[in-house]
Amino acid sequence: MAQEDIFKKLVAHCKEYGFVFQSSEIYDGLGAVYDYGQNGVELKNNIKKYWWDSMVLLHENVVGLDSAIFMHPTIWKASGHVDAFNDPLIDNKDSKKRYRADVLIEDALAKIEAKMDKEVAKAKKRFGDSFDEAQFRETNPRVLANKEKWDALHKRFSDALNNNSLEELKQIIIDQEVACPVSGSKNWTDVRQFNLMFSTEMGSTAEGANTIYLRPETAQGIFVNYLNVQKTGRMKLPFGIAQIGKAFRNEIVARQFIFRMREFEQMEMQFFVKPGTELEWFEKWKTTRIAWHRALGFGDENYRFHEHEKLAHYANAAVDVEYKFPFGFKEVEGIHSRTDFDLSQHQEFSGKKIQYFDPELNKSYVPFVVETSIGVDRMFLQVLSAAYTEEEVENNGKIDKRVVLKIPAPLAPTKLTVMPLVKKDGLPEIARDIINHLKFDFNCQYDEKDSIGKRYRRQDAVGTPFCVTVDHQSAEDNTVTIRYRDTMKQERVAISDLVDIIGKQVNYKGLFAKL
RNA sequence: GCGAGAAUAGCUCAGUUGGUAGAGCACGACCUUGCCAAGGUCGGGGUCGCGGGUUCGAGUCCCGUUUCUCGCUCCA
Repeated sequence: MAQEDIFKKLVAHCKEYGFVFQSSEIYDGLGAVYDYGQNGVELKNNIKKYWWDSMVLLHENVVGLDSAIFMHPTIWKASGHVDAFNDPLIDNKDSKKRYRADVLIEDALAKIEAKMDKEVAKAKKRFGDSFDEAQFRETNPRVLANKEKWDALHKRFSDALNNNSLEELKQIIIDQEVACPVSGSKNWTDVRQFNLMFSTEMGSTAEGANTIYLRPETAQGIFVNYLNVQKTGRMKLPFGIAQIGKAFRNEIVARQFIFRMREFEQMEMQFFVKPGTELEWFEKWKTTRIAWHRALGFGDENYRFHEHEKLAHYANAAVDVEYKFPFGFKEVEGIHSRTDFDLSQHQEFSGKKIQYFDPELNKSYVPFVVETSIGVDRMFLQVLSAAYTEEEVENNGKIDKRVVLKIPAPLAPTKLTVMPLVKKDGLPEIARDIINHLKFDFNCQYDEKDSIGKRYRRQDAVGTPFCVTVDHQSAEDNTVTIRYRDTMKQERVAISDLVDIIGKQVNYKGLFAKL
């Protein structure tokens, strides 16, 4: 079966079995916003716990934080998001290609520069060693003509940007006769601004209201609390701050189900280190994080690192952890060496000294930061993509099909479903009794409807790793059969042993042992 | 945002040249069976995505719109 078909089925499965619903569905939905259903929320919480514990419990120098979604607006100026998230875009009507209007104009400027350079190069060749480039540039009429053009265009461009005039940007593109590299046509749409940050107003009166942004990443909440945590926690470098929280981006195109949403959740850890040691830590966290993914047992070959060639303005090394989704290898997690960019920016914009006094060196400096940032929703989709299995099952010579979510037991929404073989002869009461004893340890369900085989299949479809069946023998000797999801094998065990048998499998320790 | 396609019950879908909305599965009750789904009886559930238009009459034709899918684009 084609991988795309698998993905379609997975999306349908998510809805049918209460994992993911479209937001506001009865009102025709809200684009690229999704809700997690009764099974989805359990899986999501378990994924978050796996991450949180692996960071905060397993590392004594990593502590948690829960910062607010609303933050001082200047934070987003300092972080660069106000500028970076306000791109003027323009479409070519013939090729349907979209470009950043400012980039097109910068290209036009670069072309003029190239013309000047060409003149210079020609002259240099002609005059050899005696050539005075600076003088040539100041006197050559052809260079000067281009220089004039360049200056005029550059001024126009800067003015347009400063005045935030989208009409002027378009006019420049028309006047410069910029052609689409693909179609060669000059048939352009209007320039439109896409602000990728959501905003709202804080303050009750219109005059006193401030524009507040919904955070587009959780990282800044950590950076602005660096001093608080470092001082009150008496933290010594190197140390990390971990946070799980919602972030919001007004994506132009949000696609592929929960892979790219407008409201999403991040699990981020910012690790503060001594300058110069950041690349060492970058490598260490790469190793730690890939091990965390691989511990789930979905196959090492389905993960890979993707090194960034073009680095963001704040980074000096960056890598993605990619997983082989049904629609190809896609980013699940990013690991970035963010240098001292963020803390330095906040130091500058806030006017507060954000530094660490290093007792060994007997001096203060702005720490460097290595970030690990993973999307909860992407991780959720990754787990389901890996777990979704269609199997052919042979039973008494008959070939049957089953859909099973092979979710690792610690992450499974329901750990155990207890079912009476028949709903009479006191079997339901025994089943209820078992649940009452186990429900404080595991997420349990009860099911007595339909044939036993049908009930097993229903549990397979939501990834329940264990089914316990109460039969007539149970009433006599306090044993039950336990049925395993992946192998479909059954064993007869004492009711009193259930807590140990299941407990061993669903405990996160099993995963942590592989880290 | 552009282009193409789609939207009918919880799910998968049928619905003739326009004439009062169907099936299977699922769901609920009862009966039967009892260790790997699809036995019986009865029952609940749809203003056919939404809004206009054409028509005596629209699930069906036309326009708009929303959402989804695919491609382009974007992804600090």
